[in-house]
Amino acid sequence: MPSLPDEDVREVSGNVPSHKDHPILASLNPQQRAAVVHDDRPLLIVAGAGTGKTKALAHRVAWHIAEGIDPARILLLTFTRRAAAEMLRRAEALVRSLPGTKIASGSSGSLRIWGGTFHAIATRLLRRYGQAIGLPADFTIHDQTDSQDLMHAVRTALGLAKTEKRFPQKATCLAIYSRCINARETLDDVLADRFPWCRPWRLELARLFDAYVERKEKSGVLDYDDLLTHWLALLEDPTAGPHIRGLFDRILVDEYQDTNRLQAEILYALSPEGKGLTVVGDDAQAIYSFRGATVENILEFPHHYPNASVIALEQNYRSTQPILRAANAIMADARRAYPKKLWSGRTSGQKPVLVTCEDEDTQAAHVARQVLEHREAGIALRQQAVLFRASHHSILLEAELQRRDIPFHKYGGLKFIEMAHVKDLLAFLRLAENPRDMVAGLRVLGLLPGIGPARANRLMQALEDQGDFSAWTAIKVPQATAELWPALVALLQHLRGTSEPVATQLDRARAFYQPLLEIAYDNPVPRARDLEQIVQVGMQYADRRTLLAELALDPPSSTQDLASPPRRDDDYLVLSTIHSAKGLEWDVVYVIHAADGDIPSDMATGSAEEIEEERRLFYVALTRAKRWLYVCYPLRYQAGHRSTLAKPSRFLSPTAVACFEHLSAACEWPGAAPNAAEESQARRSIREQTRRYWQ
DNA sequence: ACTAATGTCCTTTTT
DNA sequence: GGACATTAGT
Repeated sequence: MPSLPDEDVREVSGNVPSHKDHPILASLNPQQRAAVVHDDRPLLIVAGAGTGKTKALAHRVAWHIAEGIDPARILLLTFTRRAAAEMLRRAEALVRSLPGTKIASGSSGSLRIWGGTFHAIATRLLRRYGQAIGLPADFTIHDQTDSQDLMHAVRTALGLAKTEKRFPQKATCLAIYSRCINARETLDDVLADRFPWCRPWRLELARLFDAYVERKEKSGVLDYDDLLTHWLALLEDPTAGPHIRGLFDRILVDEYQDTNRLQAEILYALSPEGKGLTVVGDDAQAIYSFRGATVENILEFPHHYPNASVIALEQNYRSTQPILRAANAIMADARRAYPKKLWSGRTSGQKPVLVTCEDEDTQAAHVARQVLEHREAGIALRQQAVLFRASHHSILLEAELQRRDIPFHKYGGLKFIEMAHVKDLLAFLRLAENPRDMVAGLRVLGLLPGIGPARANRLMQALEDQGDFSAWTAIKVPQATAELWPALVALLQHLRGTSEPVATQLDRARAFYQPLLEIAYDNPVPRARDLEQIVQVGMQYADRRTLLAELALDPPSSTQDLASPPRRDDDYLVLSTIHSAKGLEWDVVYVIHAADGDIPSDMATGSAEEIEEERRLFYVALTRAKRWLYVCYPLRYQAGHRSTLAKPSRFLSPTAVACFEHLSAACEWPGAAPNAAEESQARRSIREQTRRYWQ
């Protein structure tokens, strides 16, 4: 008797009665349907780019609820909060559309699903159950910059800052530390594989990390890595562990290819048998190994859970076939663990265009012009996106867009929240929230004239010994500090005890900080405006603790999200790093700076693995496009008064290039655009005339 | 002890 | 070209 593929058997004879006509399943293809109705055994969905992965996941959530699972017992782990919100929105719409379904909903009307990033969920759980493993209730969270600052403080305290040969920088130290934690690798392995130049410092680094961990504990702070390790510790705790495991009937994980070892261990601990566990991912889109992520998690899933099923989604609903062909050509040389043959039903469509630009200015001008052309043709700005490898790649384009009055939002790169003056303001609140938070304290104290690192450290020690800000009322401070000192102590004492709205608290801190800002920076006006924005942002949060945690875990990703009032109907062009474009799609996509050295980045060509990740990054960029795709690179780069020649990305192999139409963009010229032949003729005649002088 | 100034390294992606 | 570390000066 011929055997049928597992999925088919299960669909017919599974524990769910015939549901071909079920409204949740109506719009799904057979593979998606199999994934949605799969029972509570572990499931891996291998979903290629644009194959309706979000749709499948949202439908599966809705399906669970229709099955009678309590939404509050569903855990949905995503890569960004934005992704979680989108997924929940879709699931909720589906559930509401079901006749006779009433949703157990909170006052906000939304499903009470546990949705968010690993880090956000960890925070929620640790706030609620952290005391089981001895975590203080008022812990504060360090973002990457804070963690680096603390690493720096500890490094200085240990005397490692002034060694004969130069000790690794704070950022490097943190990167090594974080790699050990997230990838679960020993210091020796990490040093050997990724930081060979730091190997002579192995012993000092070990000492530094010990002190760093101890300092974090004393300060009552958690860094990003701690959120994960403490979640895992909670699960391994004999009393808390079973309780946490008992909270969830279904666990769904998006973007599984970009999770790291530590996150996989959390899942193992959360669901040892894989009961109710669904993970979705695409090994061809793994682009976060620099953060410790590994595709091994996907590859090992079926081995770790022997009764796991694997379902592949291969029909692409996003892109036209010509775009898909180009993207597939880029990936043709890559090793693929789960071979997928993506195909599209949309066979017609314009060939993607490879645009060779004279220089960077030409590239910016060309993209701006093309964007307007598409808008004229009826494609809104919001349906168009410009993607690039590094944040600074868009600077020239931003200027050009500003000049032409084209509105845009930029995602990725330096965040609003990372700017020095914003961090300053928030440090006041964080210190009030947790007086032991040394990084926040040193930051606040350092703002005052007359206080440098040495005195700030002593003041923090005094504060730690006494436990509250009254430790600072009697202390003697330098002449230069004396004037402001009482006001600072009063401010902190007030903030510490108050329960007034967090926006009011921010405003008090701002009032104190304003004069200091004017002294410290030569452009205080725009910075002061930023601070007012932060006060506005504060209105959206229930309390100080929530504000601080949310801003540390999921800061507003677009500067413009904050800078302009939320007018939903605004039309704007999207500018984004490729990393931040993950999971999104647009009608028109422009990939700029597709020159070798930018894609792949020169910073990431050290090993074959790194280069492969850059290839996948390029693939992710191309597969964001639905209907039009432009890949641009400048021929000349201006470096000082010298210009260097660039080559197109090495990923644009002859086979790949054949999938593109070709276009040369020259300097923009009023009137007729000069074509290549005309121009070379003009230059030939100049050359001939010049030569007469010496012939 | 703190601030200002000069010299040297690194230059990416993000929870 | 900007961050960072060390050095000299107040």
